Amino acid sequence: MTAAAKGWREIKAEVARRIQDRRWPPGSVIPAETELAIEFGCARATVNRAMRELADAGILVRKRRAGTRVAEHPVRQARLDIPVIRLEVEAAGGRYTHRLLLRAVRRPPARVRALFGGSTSSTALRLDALHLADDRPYAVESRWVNTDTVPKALDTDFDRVSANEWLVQNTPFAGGQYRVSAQLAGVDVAEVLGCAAGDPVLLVERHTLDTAGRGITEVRLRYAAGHAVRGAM
Amino acid sequence: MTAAAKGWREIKAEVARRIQDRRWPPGSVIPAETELAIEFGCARATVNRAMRELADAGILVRKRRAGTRVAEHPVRQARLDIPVIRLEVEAAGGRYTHRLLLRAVRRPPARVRALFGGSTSSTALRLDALHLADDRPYAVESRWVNTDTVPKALDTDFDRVSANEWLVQNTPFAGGQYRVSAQLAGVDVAEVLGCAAGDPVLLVERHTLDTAGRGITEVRLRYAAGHAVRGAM
DNA sequence: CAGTGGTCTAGACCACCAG
DNA sequence: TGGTGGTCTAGACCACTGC
Repeated sequence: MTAAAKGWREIKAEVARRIQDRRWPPGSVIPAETELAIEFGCARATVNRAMRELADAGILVRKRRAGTRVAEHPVRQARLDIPVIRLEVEAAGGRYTHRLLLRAVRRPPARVRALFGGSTSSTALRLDALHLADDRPYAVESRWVNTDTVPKALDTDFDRVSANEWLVQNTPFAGGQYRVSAQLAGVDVAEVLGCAAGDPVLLVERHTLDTAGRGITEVRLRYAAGHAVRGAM
Repeated sequence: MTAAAKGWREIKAEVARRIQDRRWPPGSVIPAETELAIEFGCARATVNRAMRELADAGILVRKRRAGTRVAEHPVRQARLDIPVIRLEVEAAGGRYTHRLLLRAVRRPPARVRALFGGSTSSTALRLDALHLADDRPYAVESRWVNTDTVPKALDTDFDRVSANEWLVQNTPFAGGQYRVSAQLAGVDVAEVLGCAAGDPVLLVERHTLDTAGRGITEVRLRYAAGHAVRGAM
């Protein structure tokens, strides 16, 4: 009694079902693509598509020659959208504005120098900005921009376009990392954010790299209490 | 002078390059798959694979008949791994233990009832636990489990296996959402977490749904200051 | 309606690597 | 070294939807 599956979605669902009900327990090797193609009565490419999706989701582990195994510890992956702050505010029905608080060319701290690499210049562009929703503080941005990888940034008027938005549209997409943590508002941050010192603040740290692995920018965003980073799984 | 691209990775990179250098600016329609297949000298399926990847990454927007456009606002997406807490601790070189603080079958609050649906039973399983790394508090977990969708949970000994780990391995994977925010530690949380009241706490709220869209569990995890949620882009 | 992307097929070659 | 997954091909049919 072979299951009749038509598309890769159905095959994916069927395989997921067999994993979930322990017919294919964690760590076990499941049949090869050619076998499954016969069982499901479809082409191997169709099976491949389904299996690749499950592998991308962390449910399967695939290796040439060794075959496909059910992951021992299915890592649940979540997706997080990192929108331009303007769109984030407008999506919530707010009116977005921003103010450039600081623009300077300086020698960045060691942490940022390490990220940007031992580049030719030892300075970088420092930009601080306040993002507002309906004229109320929404987030404080502290940013370093690598002027070696993004020289155009030196000629850009970040009073008009926020660095956040400009960089998203003008730098080559590549890798990066981010980090979300909780902090207490210091006196300076509290003043800018319009909250009290000692209030909780959500700190989002992020850096991006170009295709060559060189740093593009490093940014710290501080959101007043109440703000949350959301994602879907 | 057509670009010679061999595999889908190269085609993806070439298309990304044309978007980045504005030859294909945001909002513009790019050539159809058949055209690109001719230009790159490959099969349409190969182009399709490359374009699908870029669309998944949010860089392209594809519609039948309407063609493929460069996204106006390239939404940067990040990937976040949500590991079992035990593995998270052990990966950091710590020794993991956990303590069940509360196990009860109760009527959950309205928020949770709405998530679990107007199920047959109006009660659910409430589990509170403390996760420790090297015998020091690591995170406090407050969880509701839907006993309609996961009846086996009632017979499970969560002293031995953490609910976190058991659910990952015993419930069908499906959708869900999460939310990360900053809070102040209340007196009760501070006591359990071993920090001071008024310290910042990272709050991770998460709920998961089964394939039918019914709630499986809702959990709130509170981490002491210093902890961060990390992800890669 | 016609052109686009979405998917499937049957076959092929290759890279990799466990046995 | 043989079997596995990774990828590509040339062709086909279909679903959707803007014109």
